[in-house]
Amino acid sequence: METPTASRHLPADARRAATVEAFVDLAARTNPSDISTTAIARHMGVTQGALFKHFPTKEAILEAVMGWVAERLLTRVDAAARQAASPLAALEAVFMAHVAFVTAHPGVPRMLFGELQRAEMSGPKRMAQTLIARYGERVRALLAQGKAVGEVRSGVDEGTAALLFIGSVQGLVMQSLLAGNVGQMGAQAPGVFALFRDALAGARA
Amino acid sequence: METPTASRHLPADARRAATVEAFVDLAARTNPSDISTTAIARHMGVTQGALFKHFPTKEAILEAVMGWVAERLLTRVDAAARQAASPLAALEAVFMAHVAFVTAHPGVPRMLFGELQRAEMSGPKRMAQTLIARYGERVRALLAQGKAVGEVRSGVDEGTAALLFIGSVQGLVMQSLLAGNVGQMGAQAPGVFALFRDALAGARA
DNA sequence: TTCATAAGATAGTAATAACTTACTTTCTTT
DNA sequence: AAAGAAAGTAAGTTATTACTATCTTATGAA
Repeated sequence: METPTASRHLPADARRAATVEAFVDLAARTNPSDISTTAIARHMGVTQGALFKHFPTKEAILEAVMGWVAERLLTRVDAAARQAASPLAALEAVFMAHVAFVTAHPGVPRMLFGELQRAEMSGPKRMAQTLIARYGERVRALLAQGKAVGEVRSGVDEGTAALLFIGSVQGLVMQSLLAGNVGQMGAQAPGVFALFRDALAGARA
Repeated sequence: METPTASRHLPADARRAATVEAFVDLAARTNPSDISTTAIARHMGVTQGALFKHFPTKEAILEAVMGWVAERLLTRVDAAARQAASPLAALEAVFMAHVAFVTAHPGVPRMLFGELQRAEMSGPKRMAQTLIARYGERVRALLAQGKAVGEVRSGVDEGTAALLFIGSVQGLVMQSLLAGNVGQMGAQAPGVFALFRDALAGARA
């Protein structure tokens, strides 16, 4: 039987996973670009130098974190979409799943945004780009299905609507940063999505 | 007549202004939290130590930058709103003015977002908060006027719509970061606003 | 023209960053 | 039980950070 309490010595895989979780944890409270390797190590009860037994560089840690985020977020979003009855219902489920993910891990959007605005093309930045690109593809596909079914009027451009979709999550994040209260996102999300849905079905040819 | 070329010695006011502009300039290409005082000084052709003749601390520089942003953005936005014929036209003018401002100074939203996600309550963070709060107030006021005039249906919640309004700008910014092309924001903006407007006038009671 | 002062240069400081080296402890396997 | 590998520690390295102390030069008014 495996002891659930983390022993001092961990196998490399477990240590790498713990490192990623420590970073995501810290990012919920701190500006991700201000998180030092010392802070990561201290948060997981290990010496700073120990990290470099498992990662060649700090950037490699960030890459692992981005991989963790991409896998978990896309998995949840796909699961939410699968269970929905119609394209529009799928969009709503994706929206709520996205918001729930961000509520559980408030550091994630900060990380993504921070990496995107980086000037030089780093490994983590590339991973952030492909994550958002893949996410956008899924949203656009659902919008196209919605048009085919008649839930979304044909005049709507999928790229523009996907931009508004992602932007509305960004708006929720910004609002929660302003209020200093992550929990309110869940309460505001349904209203925001309802307004977004009105844009898809609304007036104008 | 004033020489437009910056001489080696500048009066304190001009040097402070030049410092702010240098920071905004650098922020267009670099993650703002990675901008060092050395980088600022080098970009304006002056020694690093010289900055501290005019600012007591680096945080004071950031505060000055935030002040610069708040004044310029709100001024432009108010001017745009004043010239419009109707509340909805004012909202569109504000949207376009905002996008134009961000296009001219791409580092600004990165700065705002970066300050907001800072954990401790610093001077610059407080200024970012009040800037966005004041901006949101203006948008909500225009939405209320739109409802009074009948341009916006009464079922729309102003807070939710303002969130979507600001979020849509965030979405444009994120999209331009993805593409690495700031200029495309201006091209995409009208379509995004049109979709937002459809939500205000659209279906559903 | 002189001269006080504001502005800048030079060359520091201590603190902290990421990363490394040399050594020690724990685990696994035979 | 012993040995080798894996994981971790402690104490360094160099580079960079924000900030400062001292000295020099340009500017503007008397």
